[in-house]
Amino acid sequence: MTPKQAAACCGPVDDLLDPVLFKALCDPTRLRLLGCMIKCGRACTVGEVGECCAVDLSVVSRHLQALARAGLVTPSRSGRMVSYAVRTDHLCASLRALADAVEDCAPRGGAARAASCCGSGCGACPPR
Amino acid sequence: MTPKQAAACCGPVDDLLDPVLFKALCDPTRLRLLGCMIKCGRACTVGEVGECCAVDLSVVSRHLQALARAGLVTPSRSGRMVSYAVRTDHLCASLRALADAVEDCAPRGGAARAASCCGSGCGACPPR
DNA sequence: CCTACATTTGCACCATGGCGCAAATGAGAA
DNA sequence: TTCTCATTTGCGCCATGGTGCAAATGTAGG
Repeated sequence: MTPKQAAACCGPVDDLLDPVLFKALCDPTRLRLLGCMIKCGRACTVGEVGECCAVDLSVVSRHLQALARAGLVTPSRSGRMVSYAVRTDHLCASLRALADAVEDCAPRGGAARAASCCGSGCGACPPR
Repeated sequence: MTPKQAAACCGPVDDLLDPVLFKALCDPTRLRLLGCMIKCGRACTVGEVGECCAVDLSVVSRHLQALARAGLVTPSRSGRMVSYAVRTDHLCASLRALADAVEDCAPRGGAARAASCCGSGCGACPPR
C-alpha cells in the first residue's frame, strides 16, 4: 500500500492523532503547569498553580483555559477562586488508545499482521 | 501538598511530559504526514509521503526532518531517495510510559494511594 | 455601598514556525 | 562529463501564539 492509499483509508489513528490534544501540550510553560497539577494530585486554584512557574498570573490563567479547551482539565468555581482539576482518566485513555491504534497499524514482528490500519483489510477501504 | 511543593518534587512525569515530543506532534500537517506513514506500515520516501498532503515537497521534507529530530521517525538513504520509517515502538512506549506515570500520581478511586508523584512519599522529596 | 482579593480580558510587542518559490545539493544514468 | 530526478536549503512572507502590563470583571466581607 502506498502512503497515498493509506491516507485515503480512514482508521482509528486519524482521530487519535488529534491536533487539539497535542497543541495543548506543545508549550513548555503549559506543560510545566500541567505537570505540576498532575503531581499535586488534586484540583488547584489559578494562584496556586502560578507559584510553580515564573510567569504572570494572567498567563497562567490563559494556559489553564487552553488546557480546559482541549479537555485536559476541568474548571470549577469556589467563591472567587477557580480551581482546575486534571482529567487524568481522559488523558491516559487518549494516550493509550493512540498507542494501541499505532501498534495495530505496525507489522507484527515476524508473525503475520493482525489487521490493516483501518481494520478492514484496506486497499482504499470504504469509510466505516 | 501544594502545587509549588509538587513542582519542586521531581518525578517520572517531568521527563515524560516532553516538550520535544509534543512540539513535533502539534502541527496538523505534520500530524497528517505521520498518520499517513503509520497507516502505511512501512518506510516511505519523501515523495511518497508528499502525495498524502497538498503542500510543497520542501515542506514535507522539513516536516519529516522535524519528526526525525524528535526521534519519531528514522531516515535512511536508498540511492537518491530518502525513506523515513516511523519508530512505532518508541512512540508507543513514550505514550504508555506517560500514561502510567500520570496514573501513578492520581489518587486511586477510593482505595489508598499507592505511591506519591515521585514514588518516595514526597513532601518536597530529595531528587532521586 | 465600598473595599479587598482572585481571576480574566484588552492590548501591544515580539519570537516562533509553517509556507511557497527558486536555487542548490547529491546520486544514479547515459 | 552531462543530464535527470529526488531531496534539501535559502529566502522572504505571513499567521499564530506566548508574554507582560494595566484595566476590567466578579465575588466575598464590612
